[in-house]
Amino acid sequence: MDNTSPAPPEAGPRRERRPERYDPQAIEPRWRHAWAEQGLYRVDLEDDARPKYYFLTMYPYPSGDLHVGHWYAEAPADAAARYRRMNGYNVLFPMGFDAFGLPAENAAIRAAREGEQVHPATLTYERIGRMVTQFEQMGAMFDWSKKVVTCDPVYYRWNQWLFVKMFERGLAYRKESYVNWDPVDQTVLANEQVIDGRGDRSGALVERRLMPQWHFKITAYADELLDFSTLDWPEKVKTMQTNWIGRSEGAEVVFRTESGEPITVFTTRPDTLWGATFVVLAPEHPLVERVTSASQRAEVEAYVVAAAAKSEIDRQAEGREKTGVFTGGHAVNPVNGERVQIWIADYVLMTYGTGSIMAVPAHDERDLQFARTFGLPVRVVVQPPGASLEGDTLAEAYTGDGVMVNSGRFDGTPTGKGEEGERGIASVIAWLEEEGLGERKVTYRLRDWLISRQRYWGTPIPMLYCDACGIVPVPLDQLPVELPSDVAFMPTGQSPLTTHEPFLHARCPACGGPARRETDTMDGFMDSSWYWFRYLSPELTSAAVDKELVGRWTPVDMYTGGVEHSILHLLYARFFTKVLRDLGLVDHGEPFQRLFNQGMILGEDNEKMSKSRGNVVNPDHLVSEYGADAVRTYLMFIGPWDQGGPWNFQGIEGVARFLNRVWGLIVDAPAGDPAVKVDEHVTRDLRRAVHTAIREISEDFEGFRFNTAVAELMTLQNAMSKAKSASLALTPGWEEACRVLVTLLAPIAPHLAEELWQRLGHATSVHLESWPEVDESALTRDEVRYAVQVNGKLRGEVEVPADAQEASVLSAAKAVPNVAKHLDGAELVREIVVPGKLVNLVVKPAARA
RNA sequence: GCGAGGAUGGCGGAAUUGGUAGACGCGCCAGACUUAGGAUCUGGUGUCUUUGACGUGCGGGUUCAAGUCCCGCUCCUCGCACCA
Repeated sequence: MDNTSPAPPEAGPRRERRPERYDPQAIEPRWRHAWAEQGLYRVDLEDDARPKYYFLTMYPYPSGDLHVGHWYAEAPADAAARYRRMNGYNVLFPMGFDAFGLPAENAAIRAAREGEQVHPATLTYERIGRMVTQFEQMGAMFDWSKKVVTCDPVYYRWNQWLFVKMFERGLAYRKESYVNWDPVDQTVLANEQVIDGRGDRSGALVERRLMPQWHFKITAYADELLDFSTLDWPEKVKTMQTNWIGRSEGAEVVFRTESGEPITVFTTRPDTLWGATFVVLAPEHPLVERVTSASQRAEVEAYVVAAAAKSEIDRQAEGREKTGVFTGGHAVNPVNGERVQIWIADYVLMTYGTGSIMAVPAHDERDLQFARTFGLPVRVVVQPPGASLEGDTLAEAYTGDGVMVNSGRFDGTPTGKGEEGERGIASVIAWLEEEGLGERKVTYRLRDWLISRQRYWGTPIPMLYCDACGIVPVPLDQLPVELPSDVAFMPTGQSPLTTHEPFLHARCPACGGPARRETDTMDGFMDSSWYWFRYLSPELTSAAVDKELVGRWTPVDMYTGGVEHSILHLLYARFFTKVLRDLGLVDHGEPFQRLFNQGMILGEDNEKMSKSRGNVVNPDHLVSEYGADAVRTYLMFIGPWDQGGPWNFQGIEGVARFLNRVWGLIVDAPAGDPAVKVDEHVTRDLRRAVHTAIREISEDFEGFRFNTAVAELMTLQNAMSKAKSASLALTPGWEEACRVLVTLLAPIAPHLAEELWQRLGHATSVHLESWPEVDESALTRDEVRYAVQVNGKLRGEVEVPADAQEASVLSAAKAVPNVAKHLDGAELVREIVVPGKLVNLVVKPAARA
């Protein structure tokens, strides 16, 4: 397990001569080995004598090497988990690997180009092996017996099982969606492979292509996903998810073409219907074909083709210049019978609402820009209080509150954001419903989750296509559909599954006839949407989750990870938990009680670490130079955990020195004469320092403030080093101080703490100890120091008995020479005493003679 | 443009409810021990014109007292950004 040159346990005869040095390279591997042998971190999931605590960190993608970022994510989390454990909880702190994904497949393709055969599975397992070794060096309390690896059929089989269950419930369905198509490599690209509209490998302009693909109906849970009321999550994440879901209330209203075909539009402002002076369809809208007049056809078709070639990202990249084409067709505004033009424009998105809008240029900025660009009419239908806007002269759209005008029976109705305004809008909707012109409608920005990936290295979608029976799921007892391994990776990047004949051909379970297998695989987010349930029973083959254990251990108490997963991963995880609940597998709908986002460690150049920038910091050399404990402690010390920041290794020296001093404090013989009587003040000061440290560090751990926890530990070490003497070392107070120091250090620097604990004469592990408790009586003082201010400026300090009355504090304060000087000849107008803290004497300056 | 967070010594960062700004550490300076020191230990270290004054991005305000509260700005980071 340890490949860090395990030095033999020091049995040196030289010990007497020279104080023994702190040698992490000797200590750390030895203890890791011992812990593994004792099974110290093996969690008994059945143990219900203690309350459970499920501490989860986001599992990594097996990139092959642990870098500082992994340490930064895991080391403080480990310390927090260890703290919980010492506080009496049965803590599960598991680790696994998000093992499917593009990089491994791309590596295989790259190798294929060079005529080599590298299988993603081989590569992935090799990398996992390496990372497990590196993780072990961290000295974290991961229980590796619970490890989950998502590319293992024992795991992804249940992805397939869940997929089929969701298909049965109508939550998985197939429909046409756009993909990024690379015309050179003849392959589909993930969004992150498209850079500035071009394929990252071929450099070809990426096209949008419609393909039938599998989707999960996350929108069915949209409203429930907006409810965060039971969660202790950062506001930021909740806001981001809320915006992502993007709930809008409004109405659908039916316009009609001149031939009577309905054009349904969604609007959040049905009160402005009377101001709708034209209608705009998305270029992909099915009605475009039919409303276009002969004379406009050529222009319309050219626009549609141009729009189709552009991705949504491209459309936006071109700025907000409005483009569009008149179709030649007209529609009738249902509320006033007015004949309006029908345009197409790419600022209207087919994927939102109904793919068509009514344009109200007077009250919508985008519509106004469009109207001005193409000379379309602008009519004001909401007048702000005390103003009268004119459509022709309007400089910007008016979106505020006001009173409806030019709106027939609704003239004079107040409208807008306020309570009264909303009543006005509601009355318009009610009228639309009565007249059969429209209805109330809620629309979401959130779209269904496109789960199909035209890729190899993922979970095969367990579906069959039968000529006779159509789409048929693979029967549950035939799962898993295993990914064939005897495949050749083509330099084009195409998934080998599409040409793997034995995989392709199957029997239809319904009619027994020939059927073709689905060759798409699942999005990697599928794996991470429920993996934490699986840590409880990673090898279970009879079910996706162990219901009994899941009932006992989930939801997760604490989840930590980077903000970059605030939206997709966490939203999908919440969605899946609700689906699992509805399938009767779990009894709760929210997966993670508390969420904490640690910051990101940047490179020394203050940029995000990446291989391409060449600024990735590998901590291995620091570990071999200073030890894992020093690296852990340093990462916790550099600043607030949620802040991250640029990496700078300079300061690790200070932390290493600190650990060295702690070592010396416990190990080195004290100086001085043991017969000298210990001053009572020394003992009391020592106890105060010890118990102050317990109090502060406990609070810091609760709030994940590891930086101040380490600082407090340093303060305690300083106090102890100053006080240390041969005679003090014989007292129970010193014994307590050493015991507490080592226990408080245990979650942060587990190896060193363990070594020192043994040297203090304990036979069992420090990691089985309870967290120390504060003795309030040790915190009291006889004397209190007051700051003394005159007119708010510090002029001196004074020590008074802790129980001194205000009057005696004041007189002592006034007696301080420098204070007296500033009071001299001035008129004292006010005296303020903050108990235990400060005195402020307010004077009027002496009238100068 | 909208939303959120932030700005404190040469550097990373500390500062309950407003109550001694700069904890802890890095770096730096001086000293001790040393053949040596990039080891270790001790002391010092916000700035300046140093009996004092000034200092928490800038300008105002409230208060006996403001890093902290209020008003108005600047800059930085992050998220969203034609979502009807």
